[in-house]
Amino acid sequence: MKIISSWQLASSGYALTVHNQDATERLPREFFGRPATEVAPDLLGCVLWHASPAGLVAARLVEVEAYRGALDPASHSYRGRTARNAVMFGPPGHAYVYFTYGMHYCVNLVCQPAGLPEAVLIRAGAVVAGADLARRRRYGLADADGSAKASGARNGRQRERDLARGPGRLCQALGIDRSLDGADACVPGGPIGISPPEAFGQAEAGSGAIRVGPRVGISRAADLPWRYWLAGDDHVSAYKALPPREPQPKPVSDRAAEDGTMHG
DNA sequence: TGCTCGATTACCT
DNA sequence: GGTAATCGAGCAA
Repeated sequence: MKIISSWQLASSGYALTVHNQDATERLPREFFGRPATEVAPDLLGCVLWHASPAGLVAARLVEVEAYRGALDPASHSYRGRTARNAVMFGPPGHAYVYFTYGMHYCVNLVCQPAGLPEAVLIRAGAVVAGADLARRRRYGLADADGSAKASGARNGRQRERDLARGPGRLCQALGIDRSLDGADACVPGGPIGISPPEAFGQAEAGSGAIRVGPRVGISRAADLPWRYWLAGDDHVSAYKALPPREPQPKPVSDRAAEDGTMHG
C-alpha cells in the first residue's frame, strides 16, 4: 500500500497515516475504530464524497454529531439491533443511511469495532467538488445555475450555502440514499469515501475553532454535548432544540376534560 | 394490524 | 415563526 500523506489531527492528537490504493485518498479504517466522540471532532474539515455514475460530489464537513449506542438513549442502536440499524453493529468505516420524516435520508459513519454500535451523524458540509451536480439534485435542472428564479426569496448566495446545510440536504446533494446503507468508505474503489482536508485543497482539520454543544432535534439525552461544528462557518445548520419529551399518559377519554390544561 | 413519532425541510405568512 | 409534507420503524394490542 502506498503511503501518500501523514499528519496529526489538531483536536485529538490522533496520528493519521493516509493510504492510497485508488484515485482518491481515504481515511483508513483504524481512524473509525474509536469512540464516536473521538472520531466526530476529527472528521471536521475532512471531505465526504460520493462518486456515482452521474459524477462526483464532495463536501467539506463542518458539523457532526456522535451517537454512542448502548450508552446513548438518543442512538438508534440504544435498544439493540434491528434490520434498520444492523450496519451500526458491523465493522467501522461503513455508512449507515436511514430514512426519516417520510422524505429525508441521513448518513452516519460507523465507529468502534464490530459489536459496539456507535456512529457519527454527518449534519452539514460545504460542497467543494461537483457543485453543478449537487445543484441539479437539490434544485432541479432548471436551477442548475444556482439562480433563484424558480421560487421565493432565496437568493443565489443562500442557495450555495444551503446546498449541504443539514443532514437531509447533504444526502440529497451527494445523492446518498438507502442503496448506500452499509457501503464501505474505507475500501479502495468503493463509491463513497472520507478524505483528509488536503485531498480537496481544503485547510487542514483543526485550523478553525471547534465548538461543542448539545445535539439537534432529539428529545432523549438532549443535554449531552456530542455535537461538534466549526465556529463561524456559514454552512453549519441552524440549531433547533426540542423540549424534553415527557411520558405520555394512557389516552383516557375523561382525562383531558378533567385536566383542562394542554401543557404544564 | 394499527398507530405514533421521527437524528427534517420547504414554503407561506 | 408556523406548519404541511410523507412514510418507515417500532411498539402496543
